[in-house]
Formats: sequence, structure tokens, C-alpha cells
Amino acid sequence: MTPAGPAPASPPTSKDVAAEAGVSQSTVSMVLSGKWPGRVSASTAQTVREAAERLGYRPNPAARNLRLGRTRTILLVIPTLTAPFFAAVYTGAARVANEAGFSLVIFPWPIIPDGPFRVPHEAIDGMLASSMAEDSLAGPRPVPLVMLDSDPEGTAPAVNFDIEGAVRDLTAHLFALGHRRIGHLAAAIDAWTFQRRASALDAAVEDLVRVFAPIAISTGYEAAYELLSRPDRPTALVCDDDTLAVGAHKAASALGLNVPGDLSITGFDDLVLAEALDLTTVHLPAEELGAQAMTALLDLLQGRSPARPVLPAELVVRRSTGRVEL
Amino acid sequence: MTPAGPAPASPPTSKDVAAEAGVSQSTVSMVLSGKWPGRVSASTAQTVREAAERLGYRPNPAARNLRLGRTRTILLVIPTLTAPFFAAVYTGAARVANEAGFSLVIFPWPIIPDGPFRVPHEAIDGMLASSMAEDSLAGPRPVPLVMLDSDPEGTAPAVNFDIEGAVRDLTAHLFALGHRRIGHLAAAIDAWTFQRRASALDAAVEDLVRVFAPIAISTGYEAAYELLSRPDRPTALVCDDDTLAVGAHKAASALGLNVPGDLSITGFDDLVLAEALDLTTVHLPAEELGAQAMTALLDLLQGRSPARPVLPAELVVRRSTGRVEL
DNA sequence: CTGAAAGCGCTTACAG
DNA sequence: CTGAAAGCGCTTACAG
Repeated sequence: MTPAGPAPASPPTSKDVAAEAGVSQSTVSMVLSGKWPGRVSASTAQTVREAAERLGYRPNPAARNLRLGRTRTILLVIPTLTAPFFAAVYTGAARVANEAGFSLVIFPWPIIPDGPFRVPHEAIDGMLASSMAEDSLAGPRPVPLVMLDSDPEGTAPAVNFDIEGAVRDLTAHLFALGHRRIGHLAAAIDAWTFQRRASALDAAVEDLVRVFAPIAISTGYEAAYELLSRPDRPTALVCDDDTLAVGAHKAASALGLNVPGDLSITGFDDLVLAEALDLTTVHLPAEELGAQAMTALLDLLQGRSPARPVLPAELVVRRSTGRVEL
Repeated sequence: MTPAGPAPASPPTSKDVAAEAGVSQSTVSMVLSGKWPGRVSASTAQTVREAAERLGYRPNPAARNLRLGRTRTILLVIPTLTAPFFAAVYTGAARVANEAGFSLVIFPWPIIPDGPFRVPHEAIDGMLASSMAEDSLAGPRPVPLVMLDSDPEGTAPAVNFDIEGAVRDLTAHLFALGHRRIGHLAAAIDAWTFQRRASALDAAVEDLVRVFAPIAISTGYEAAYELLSRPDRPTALVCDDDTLAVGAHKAASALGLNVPGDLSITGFDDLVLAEALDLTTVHLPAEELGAQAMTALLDLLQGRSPARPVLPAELVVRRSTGRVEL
């Protein structure tokens, strides 16, 4: 692992293996790619495998990619690495990718606005993009694409959560606890998933008041503080994200409001934060989302028509919601 | 972005650009790589650039990699994606990499123990690995490597935090508040950084009691619950990670202990969690760690001797620590 | 059952 | 100042 050391002999090539095994390069390629049965004798195949093993041969990926015109690499584009949600998406997608012999590379986009970062459309066979607008991905040339947690009406197939069902369960839970006036601490992000949550709440709740905040504790705190200071404050606060719910929690605390005695709070995602604060929240199965999206993309790459599943999102009731005290 | 659509003409090559500009392939290469001054006339260069632009030409990375024998790609190996700490490391490293024209690919390792995942030693020019043992990275062939948050006595250069200084500040803070009997809720992970924290605490605290827990809220809860149930429980609990501190917080709460009245709690990392819980913690500058490590790796790749910086880690005092009540 | 040869798209040493 | 040619390491169609 040191820069110094014995002269770094260049890695063995298939030519070296051929020489070692006493066969031609083509035979080596056939054997190691597994396409040999019926074309190479079993004993020759064995000889080749042993020679490759002995030399520690690994095919040069650049050469293979050049020859084949594909890379077996998929790019997962996500809006931010910092959200554990996307880590879960990656885990699910990477599992399926690896089973199919594909690599999955994460690309946070944009890392720095107006920075020198470009979505590397060239070196990939396909793309997964989560929680963003499809047209923000426009590149010099089209790439097979599956969207996650995004507008299902787009050109690319999308894999989504059942936001409507989740909001239905959420509002039913709050209604059952006696809440009528409900606040919506909405994410100030122009993404389909948040628009969908807003319109589903609009449809379900008659007496709804909405404030917006960027997703962070401090911004959630400020927006919630303002809303909860109003004389006609809501008795329940639906937050678009667990992180916002943490901010809301702190605002309630600062205003001397007891949770859930005076105020019920809910989140979305079911992150580690939600468990930490005993937050009632909508569990979004992010890992499953990643897995299903990768499955859809592999279908697409093989010319099959991909499924466009809608995954159920379950309400997890913890201790941040309670009955309205009269 | 659709699978269907007009016949996907294969991407333009440098040959196409050469034909379009009426020059040779070599001239195209010279111009677009920026090595033309003094070798190609300014007007020809301009013609080539315009032709490339017109055709939407992008060099084929596989061909370039094959020809040059390098990929300008660096692999960042991290033990888990789910920790926001590593997202910050990535951000810092990616910034420096991009400025130098390198790509940075994240590789969580192992995603699944005994899974089909292999560190792709072949297609990269160098490796950054954070918070793990150097020898767990052993591959078929050595790759220029810089370790982060890892044993500085290893073969590879390491970039680290000043753990000793942090523990010194932390214990000074607790001593000043009157604490004498201190608990250490230690991460049950065999990594250098945690060993270092333990030994620094051993050196600084006379009356120390240690319990171990995997890094998660529930495990932190259990270990802390047991420790805090003892008749001679400590008055302060130093946790190896903010997540463990959350579990400790919940255990204190379950046992009817007031924080910080009855028990002081501290963490490490200064994640979003720490802000949420007003946790006194050691701020580890993860983004800076990533940036400095990438700088060291670029030095290594250019044959320069890399720096091995030790970054200061600042104690952030919030409301989870207080004076011992007598 | 096995091998010689072509060619993927680039960069660079060489010739002019 | 510009171009023809070689070659990186692979896979595959073709010939035997």
C-alpha cells in the first residue's frame, strides 16, 4: 500500500494468462467469461483457470468497457447524502444491482450549486434518480432512467410510495384523537413528493393551516414557533420530515407546550431521529424503494417493460400524538 | 430518457469531430486536451472546438482510461453510509477531488457481510478509507491509499482528529462541573479511534467505569440503563457517539434521572442529533477531514510526500452537562 | 476444439 | 503546424 516498494510490475493481462496456460488469448477470454462449454475442452478450461489464479489475473475493466460499449455501472443520483433516507435507498438498490453483476455509484447532485460537478452520463449504463425533477437530469444524451419518489406522470418509469394512503391513515389517526385544526409544517422544497403530501392534506383536512420551512431543525423551529404563537394555533402539527418535527418539538418546548398533551406532532420518514424522540411518523420503506427501482431499471435495460410499483407507507404511532385535551 | 424514441445513434467519436472539422484525429485530441498551444494553430483549434461543440462530443472514458492506464477515479471506502459523519467526509473529499479533475466514488464496505461485494481495486487510481483497519482493505494489488480517522502507525499515511486533546477538554469540562465518577459508554467497534478515546479517558479519569454497546439508540439505551441502575452509578456519562448519547438520554429518562441535574451526558461527532437534543459533544470536523485526506492522496499520486495532519476537535458545550448536585 | 485477427476510441511518439 | 500509425487489453466473428 506504500508508494515505494518493489517495482510495481504492471498487472497481468489475458495475454500473460494465455502464455502461462499455453493457449491463445481468445481461449482465455472464453473460459473466464464462462462461455466456454461446448467450445473449449474441460481440461483446457481448468488449465486456464489455474493459470489465471496463479498470476492473480483480473480483467482490465477499461478494456472490457471499451470493447463491449457498456460499463455495467448504474448511477444513483440523490439530492443529498446527509439524509439517512438516501443511504437506505442506496443499500436496497446496491443489493439488487450486485446480484445482477452491476455496480452502483452514488452521485449527490448538486453537491455544490454551480460547482464543477456534472452528472457523468458517459460512463454509465443507466440511472436511478430519487426525489427530484426529471428534467433537472438532462444530459448530452439520453440514458435509461428510473425515477424514485418522483412524479409518476414523467417520461421515465417511477417507483413511488403511497403518499395518499399514508396521509389518509395519518389524518384518520389525528381525527380519532379529536384533532380538527391541523397545521402542516411543509418542506420548502419543490419536489413532487411534498406537493403530493400537501394536496392530500388539503383534500382530507378542512381546517388546515400551512407554513413552509427548509428541512433543518433550526428552520423547522422557527416556522413552528411562529405558527404555534398564533392565537388560533392548531392542536396537531403534521411535518413533512422527521427533522422538521424535531424543530417543531423544540418550538413547542420553548413555548411551554406539552407534547402530546397540548400539541400532537407527526413526521415523515421514520429515521433514527424519530425513534430518538418517540415521534409518531409515516414509515417510508426507503430500502425497498431502492430495490424495486433497481429491478425496474434492470428490466428496462433488458428491453422488458418495467413495473411501476407503489409501495405502502405505514403509520408508526409513538408518543408524540395524543388526544386533544378539552 | 425513454427506452423507445429515434434510433439512438452511437455517440460521436473523436474521428467524427476530426471529419467535421476537416483535421486529423490527433489534432482533435491535442486541441481538446488543452495541449495544443505551440503545436496547433489558434484558428484550427477554434475550428475543432466548434465542431466538437456542434456534435456534442464527449471523450469516451473507457478508451481514455485504457490508453492512459489510469482512471482519475478515487474510491472512498466507509464502514456505513447511514452515518451523516461519512456524508460530510465525502463532501469535503469530493470538493478537493473535483478541483483536481478527479471523480470520487463512495464504497460502503461491507454493505452485507460475506456478500458479493468486492472493493474494486482495479478501476481506481487511489483509495481513501475512513475509520477502519488498514488490513481489512487488502486487495489483489496495492493501490495508493490514505487512511482517515485510523491508526497513524499504519503503513499508509493517515489524517486524524486530535482525540487526546478532545478528551482532555471533555474531562476538564466535567471535572470543573464537579464530576469525579465518570462512565464511558464505549462503542463496541474494534476501530482505532474508539481505542484511542478509551485510553485517553483511562489516562485522564481516575474513577472510570466502562460499558460497551454497538452504535444504535436501543443498544445505547440498554447499556446505559444497566450502568445507571448500579448503586454506585457515575454522575457523568461520556458516550463514544451522539447516537449512543441519545440512548443514554432515554435510559436516564426511564430511570427518572434528570439531565443534567442528576446526570451529565456527552457525545462525539456533533451530528444533527446532538443539536436536536442539546447535547454537549465533541465536534469532529468531518468535512475538513475528507478534504485534507484527499489533498494528501493527490500528493501521494504525484510522488510528493503527503502531510499527515491532525485536526483539532472542539468541545461544544450545550445543555446536557451541568454541575453535580450535592 | 482452438487460434489469428480485427476493432472498440482514445493519446502520443514519430515523421514530415 | 499537421497527420499517419501504433497500441492500451479486451471480446468476438471468423477460419480452420
